[in-house]
Amino acid sequence: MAVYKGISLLFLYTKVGAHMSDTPKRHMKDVIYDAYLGRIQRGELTPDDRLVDTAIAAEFEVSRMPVRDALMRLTHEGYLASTTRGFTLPTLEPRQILEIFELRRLLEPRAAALATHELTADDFERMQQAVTLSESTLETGDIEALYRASEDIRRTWVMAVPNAELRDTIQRYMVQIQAVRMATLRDTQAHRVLVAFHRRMLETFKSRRSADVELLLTRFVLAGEDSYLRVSGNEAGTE
Amino acid sequence: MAVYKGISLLFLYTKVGAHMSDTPKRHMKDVIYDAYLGRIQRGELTPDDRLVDTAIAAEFEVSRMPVRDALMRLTHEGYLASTTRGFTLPTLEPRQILEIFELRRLLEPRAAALATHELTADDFERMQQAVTLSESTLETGDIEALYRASEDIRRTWVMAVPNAELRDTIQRYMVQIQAVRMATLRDTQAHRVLVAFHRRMLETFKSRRSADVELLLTRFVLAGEDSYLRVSGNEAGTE
DNA sequence: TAGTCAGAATCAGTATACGGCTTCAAGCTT
DNA sequence: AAGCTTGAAGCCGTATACTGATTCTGACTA
Repeated sequence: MAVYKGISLLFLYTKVGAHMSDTPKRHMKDVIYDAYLGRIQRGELTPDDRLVDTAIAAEFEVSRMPVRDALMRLTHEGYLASTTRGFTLPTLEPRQILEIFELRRLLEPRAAALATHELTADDFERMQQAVTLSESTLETGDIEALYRASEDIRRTWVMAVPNAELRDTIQRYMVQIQAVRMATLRDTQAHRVLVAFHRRMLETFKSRRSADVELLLTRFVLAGEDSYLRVSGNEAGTE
Repeated sequence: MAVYKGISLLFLYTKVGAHMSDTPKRHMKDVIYDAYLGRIQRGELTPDDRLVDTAIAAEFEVSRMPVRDALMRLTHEGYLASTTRGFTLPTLEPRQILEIFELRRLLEPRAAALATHELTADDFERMQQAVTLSESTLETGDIEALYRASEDIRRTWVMAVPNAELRDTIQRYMVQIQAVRMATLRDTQAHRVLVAFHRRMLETFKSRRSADVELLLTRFVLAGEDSYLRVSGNEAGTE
């Protein structure tokens, strides 16, 4: 296991060092950062996973230092939390989640409106597939697929936001998005509401009417907040 | 040289470990981070200052590692830019500055409205002094004082924003604020407009009418954007 | 005189080692 | 048996050393 990882790693080094002139050097700390950011954003980590630098260093066959750089960066960006016993996923307080809902309410309608005129036919194609997948989950109950579809739709329009600063700010609270999805997607009512929004978002983006997009996104964020409040309220009641 | 460095380090360790119970451990990397974040936010660095880890390590009498941690963190947060020859202040592109103006337009009116009901008598006192100072600069022409007054007023209300996530997001683009101030404050017209806004902001905050605050902050951000566009346009013309 | 190229200097990335704090577990006390 | 104490282990923060890449300097060439 360690062997082929080492081989692929060296291959990566050689490749970027020798061929790819647009990325003249990829430091290990950035490789590791990207790898774990991806794992986090794809939801491949659970809150009781403990990330320890020495273990990851062994996995990548490097020393602790680049791993520490990557983990500390993820920590400072809010993707991880540092404990005395390794790094773990942060547990967002409900208060933080609600605070971020306010941020989303302020930013996402405008951002989506700006993205409206940037979406390409490819983007619509991808969103169409995601919407189809999303709607199919109403019958299959495949929450995993719903999760992926939701993420796909979101990523598509967020990537199209032309204001880079705005886009980066929105991408910074991906952890909140995931926490909300985790909390709500298994709720039947939230599930139905989300799928309906997916369909309407595709249609509205396609219409190229940014004012409609802005309003719809406002409704979307508010609906997400409502779902979260309702579900977390229920959870608190049953616990 | 290495000897007394070791001694002072041990002394420091002992001190913080034994006495200060409210700050059970302050890691050097955090101390250095705070120190340089403060220097940056107080505008004590110029764009041609080069921050080199070994030099800062000597200043604090520690090794490169905690300095590297701090500088890399500041870099990832946008306060510094990493070059092949040390770290420097980032040079914001005009495009970035305008993009951040859009973010500010979306966030600051609402944030200030939320802060309206949180401001204390102390806060008003501090703002009053800053406004007085600001107005005095119309005669003295003391741009340095205007800078401080502007920063004081801003810090006061931003600190009062009750939504921590929103507050942190706003504080992240302090570098843009500074770049705009640098670019505009020596312009007489921008100077007058800013001072007038300072006075009106204090009055409006004191009125506790958050709707008025929200509108005023919208106007404030827009006025800042106008000033920036006008001044940078002039500069481009004279260059 | 201007351009090129080699060596030196500089600085960040990474490796390895050590120390201290926190946590955990086993043994001791009552 | 439960609580306290003590020792060990785990893991992070920091120190020091080395490496490689970039930039600078100065001499050499045309």
